[in-house]
Amino acid sequence: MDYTFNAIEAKWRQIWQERNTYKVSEDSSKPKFYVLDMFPYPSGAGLHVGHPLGYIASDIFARYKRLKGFNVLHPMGYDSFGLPAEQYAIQTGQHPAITTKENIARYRQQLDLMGFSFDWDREVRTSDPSYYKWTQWIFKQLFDAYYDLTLDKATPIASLIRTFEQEGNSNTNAVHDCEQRFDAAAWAAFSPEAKEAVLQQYRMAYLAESWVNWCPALGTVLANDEIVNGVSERGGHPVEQKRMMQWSMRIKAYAERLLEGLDRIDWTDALKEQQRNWIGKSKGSSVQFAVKDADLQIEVFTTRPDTIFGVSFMVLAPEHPFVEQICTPAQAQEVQAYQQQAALKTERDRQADVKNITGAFTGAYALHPFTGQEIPIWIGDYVLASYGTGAVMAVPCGDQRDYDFAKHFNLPIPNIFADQDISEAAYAEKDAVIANSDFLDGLDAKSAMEKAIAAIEAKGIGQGKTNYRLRDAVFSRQRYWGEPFPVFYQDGLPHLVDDALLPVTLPDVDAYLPTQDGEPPLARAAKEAWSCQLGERMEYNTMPGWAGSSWYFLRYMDPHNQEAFAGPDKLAYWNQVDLYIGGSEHATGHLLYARFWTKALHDLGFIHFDEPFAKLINQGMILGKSAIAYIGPDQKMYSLDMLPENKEGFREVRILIDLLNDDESIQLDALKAWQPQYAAQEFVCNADGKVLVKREVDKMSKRWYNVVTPDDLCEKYGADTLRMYEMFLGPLEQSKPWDTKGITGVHGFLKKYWRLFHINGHFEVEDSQPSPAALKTLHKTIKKLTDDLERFSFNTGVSSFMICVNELTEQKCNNRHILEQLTILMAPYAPHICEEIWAQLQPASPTIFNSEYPIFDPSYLTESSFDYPVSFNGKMRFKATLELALSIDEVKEVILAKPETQKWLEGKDPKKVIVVHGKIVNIVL
RNA sequence: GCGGAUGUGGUGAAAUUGGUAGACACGCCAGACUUAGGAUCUGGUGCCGAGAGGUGUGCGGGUUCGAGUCCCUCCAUCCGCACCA
Repeated sequence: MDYTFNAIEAKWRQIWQERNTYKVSEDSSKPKFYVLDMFPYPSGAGLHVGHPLGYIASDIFARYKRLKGFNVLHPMGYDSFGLPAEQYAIQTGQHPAITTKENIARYRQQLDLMGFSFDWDREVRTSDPSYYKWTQWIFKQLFDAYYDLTLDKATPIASLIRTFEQEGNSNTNAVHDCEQRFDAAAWAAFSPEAKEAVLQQYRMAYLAESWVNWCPALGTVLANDEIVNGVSERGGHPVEQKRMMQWSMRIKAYAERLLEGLDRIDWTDALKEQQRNWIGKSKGSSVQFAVKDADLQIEVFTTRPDTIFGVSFMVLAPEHPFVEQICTPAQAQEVQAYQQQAALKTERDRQADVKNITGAFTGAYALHPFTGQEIPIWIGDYVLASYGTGAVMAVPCGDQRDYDFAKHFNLPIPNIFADQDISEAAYAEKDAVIANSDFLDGLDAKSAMEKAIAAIEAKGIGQGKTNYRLRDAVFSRQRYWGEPFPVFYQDGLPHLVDDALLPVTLPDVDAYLPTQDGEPPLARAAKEAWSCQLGERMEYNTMPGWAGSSWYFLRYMDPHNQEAFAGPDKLAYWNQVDLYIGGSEHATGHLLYARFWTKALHDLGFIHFDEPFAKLINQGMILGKSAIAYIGPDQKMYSLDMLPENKEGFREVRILIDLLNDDESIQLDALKAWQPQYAAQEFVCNADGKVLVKREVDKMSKRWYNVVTPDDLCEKYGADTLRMYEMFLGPLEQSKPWDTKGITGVHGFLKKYWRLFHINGHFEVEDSQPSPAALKTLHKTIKKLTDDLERFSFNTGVSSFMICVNELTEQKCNNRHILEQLTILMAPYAPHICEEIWAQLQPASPTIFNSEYPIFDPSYLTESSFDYPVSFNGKMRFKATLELALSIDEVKEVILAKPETQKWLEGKDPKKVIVVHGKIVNIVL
């Protein structure tokens, strides 16, 4: 009987579905284990071979844990709000919900082919009203909360309001942006507008002005991603920095806890480091510089208050609110021109471009707080409005960017470091003794810092302070395809929609574009299109992509609950995600926001854990291999080996990789049929009459024509082969180019495994006592496999199976016990074939996945001797088989007596002989 | 620019704690079988060399009896950088 993988796989997929093999429910008799994948955005291109990589790994692990006796939660869903469906809607008019539904159907079909053990009853879709009802509900909790620093947690805002009513805000200890101080009487006298304006400065979800990339021509805000070379990717229109009223999330309140929590979770150091850097904690001091001849104080934050006597100028961000006020008439034109120029650059461009130093002098001066010296105030785009206070005190001798700016504009560079040469570059190390600094002279950086902060505080112009690079997260989008806010406006004030009216469903609109006057698309909706219509108007913004993905792992625990985002009993049973697998590109987005929401929900008493993902693994990206063809100045397509030395006038075109033969030559007729511009293409073929292409590694993407889908491979080799092959490619965490060449090796392995059970085409196993050799092979494999799985080394796991099957084949092993155990071991990797074999071995058992995982017995592996590698000066020269019972001294003696040893000693006396028992002998000459 | 990662045969890679570099595969070479198959099986395959042997984990240095692994300098490639998901 042949290994008819297509029939076997289709059969078992159906049986699993009929028998609900992967349905899971709470079961207190078993330990639980929660294995989660980052859910995909269902794009129009379908799944490519890169998507399943992490899913295969998590599926293997989930099945392994199940065999180990755990009650495993392993769900899947879709992050189904997002820009691509909206762009498609803009182009075609098709409602994003339809596009999304179609894409999900395609994804599901492809996921099913791979034989994953997902419990599909628990599927969630972020764009489903029954799901985003609870996203809206969570937003409401955050709107109704503030961060209490005394309790060190998010707290209902009602208690803050009570405090305001009783005593005002002088003694409140909360995270806020409120400059205003008021007592109880003043609070009572505030208008509702004034009260709300104050509360907005405390709420976890609040309205405030933020900097955005505004594209006037498109009437919309753009992501940095959508801006190429300073203009919009779509249409090529200019983009400018603009301040707009936006919803934000007060994630900064959690900066310290987000840092501290990293110590309690099992993530890679690299990922933790990325989050730490993103949060960017730094200690230093705020300092106010008075502006000369103006009643203004410029506040800066510095990590180096010890260098305050090195300040020779100040730089404000071009957008700093003071610029207009302080700019002298003589400089106004230059400053305005510079502001306009800076507004056209994105933040990233501004940070990345250090070669072009630009800036403008405002004509104004600040006064040094200690020397009273006049300090010129400049503006420069290396200072960002959205970071810190949007202003820096420039210490050119101690900071390279300040140094470069000073050199470029010929500003003074006073040296405040004893014995440091700053003629070529700034000295940024903190180990120099401070000089030329009045009361800081002679101090090291640390003492100088303390003394400077004390002096700053004594003067009342600032204070020692911890600063975070982390910014509050902008939470509104001027888009259509996202969650509507549960918010309406009355008298210009935002109000929450009552729980009973949730969800506020997405209204239909006539077009998915902003309105003429730049209002978001939802402003187009007719009143009756809204599921509820309150106040003067509903909120027209929608939530960002990260809203729905910040809590979906909770919904899987109780996906059909109508009364709560998840029931307390379910939340208590499933608890944290034990293993989370997904791409590292989410390191500072999703993974930070999800931690933030989890902590907030924890603080408000809805869940009892405050870190969502106990362990996290980043799978690498599978890259595509693009096919590049060359078209010459004569418009002919040249074979790679027919290109002239001088390729001037040649251009590269990417062609669909499906049009290639195995030898990397183009199927010319297929190319002509592929795209009209190639219909009459002429070619310069090589001696074999072929047109060869160059292969180049790129991100796998539709636009590079290098996408490989799992579908064809499943058809050709089967899902089990594809699953094992993707694991065999290399370490899970590593990025690697996709290459189908090696897949035959894995496919051949499965056939070889199949043959272990089939003699002359018939299924046959024998029931005698297994041989010691077979037991040794089996138990070696059990040990290796278990170790590999526990450290998520799936690639070496596959090779261990290969070694095992090779050995058993060589031993002609056909023993039931051995093969049964091997089949259970392999079932997580290749579920279909193993289930099929299992059905033959144990016809009464409904599924192999209720079996018990084999237990390793070391007694089968005990060895009495060891092949000692004998090396001289660290180079291995020969091997000697010795009894392991020999002591180190005995080994030394036997080895030194060997004739081979004498040969390599060349008559010399060894200086030293090192014996590591059971490992190595090294003789030093 | 800032932050993170990665560099080992022709290719994907292995080497888990500092202890035999290249397991397991792909490819290639030679052969067997044959109803000629994208089937199966056997042997070989880092590089140089006829061989003895030499050499070899991005470059250069260091620590060590011993370094792919630890430390330092440099180079190259990839990912993220706040409204893509």
